[in-house]
Amino acid sequence: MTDVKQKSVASAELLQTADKLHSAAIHLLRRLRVRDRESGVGPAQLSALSVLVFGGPSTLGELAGAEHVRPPTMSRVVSGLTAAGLVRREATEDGRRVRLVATVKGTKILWEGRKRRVESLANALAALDETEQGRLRELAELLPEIVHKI
Amino acid sequence: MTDVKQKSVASAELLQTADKLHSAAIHLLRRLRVRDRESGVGPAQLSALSVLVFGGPSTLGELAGAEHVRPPTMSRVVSGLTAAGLVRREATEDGRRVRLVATVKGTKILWEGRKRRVESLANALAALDETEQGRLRELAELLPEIVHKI
DNA sequence: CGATTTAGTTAGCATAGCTAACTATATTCT
DNA sequence: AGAATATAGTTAGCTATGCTAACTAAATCG
Repeated sequence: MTDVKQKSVASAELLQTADKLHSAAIHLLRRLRVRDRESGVGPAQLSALSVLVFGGPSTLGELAGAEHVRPPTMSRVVSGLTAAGLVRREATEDGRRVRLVATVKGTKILWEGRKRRVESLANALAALDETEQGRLRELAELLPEIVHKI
Repeated sequence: MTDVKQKSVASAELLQTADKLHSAAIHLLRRLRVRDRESGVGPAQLSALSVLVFGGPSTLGELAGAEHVRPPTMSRVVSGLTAAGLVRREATEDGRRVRLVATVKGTKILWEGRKRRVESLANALAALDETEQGRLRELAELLPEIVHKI
């Protein structure tokens, strides 16, 4: 019988793993932020933009949900993106909703920024041996699922 | 002028892995930030505090280096921490340097905050099967090394 | 048709990044 | 020794991003 207890029953070992993941995530992003700045677009803007580029158009509420931020926060992030000509606001049938669409410029900027950012990480990954690289690929698959469960 | 362009030797596969890691790191932290707020101490403050608690006293410059932020940024983070009574500034032999020490209260707060934050993550991890948990533990070890190499 | 719900914005606050410019102390060099 | 330089931190001021509360406008419900 698989005992499914979800409360605070995490073992010390799991806590330690979680702690390391958390710490690594913080420092990973701090490092990559340096490269992000080169694009002149903030990290929150880039992240939101990537949702639109890879996931297609969406409303502000959906975007806020996808990015786990509140609507007012996303509203301002989008304002920055539209001011920079990276995103376009379009009317929808429902007059309350806005459809947000990445512009050509936005798509281009995102790919460039993403490339720089991710290359830094990929280069670091390249310094690892084959076994480690393989395990890391598994982690990259696993991590989004975990995040989803938090 | 400072063109620090890195060589793009990374394979497409590594780029994809890097991309996923990056995205997962962003969303991981966004989720956990919710719990961080319960402590009334910002994430940057908690992270800096944890360096002092787990790594022992250090100077402001060292702390900024450890956290990958600039001295003025860390100066303000530390101001917040001292104002909250979580960190103490001590004089050193070198009159320019300050020794930063976590107070008892700071240590206590950190452990409580860290517990909440990490438990959320650990609970998500607990939903994975044994094999995945094992792999994740290995990867949690690996990640800090990668971050160090970026 | 009025009341309520829903989507988004605006206003105002706090944290946290950064650079530039400043102070104070140490060190180095003539 | 004293001047010049280097180093450690702080202060000031900008931007970006989080949040809640309060508002507007549109859709829906009774």
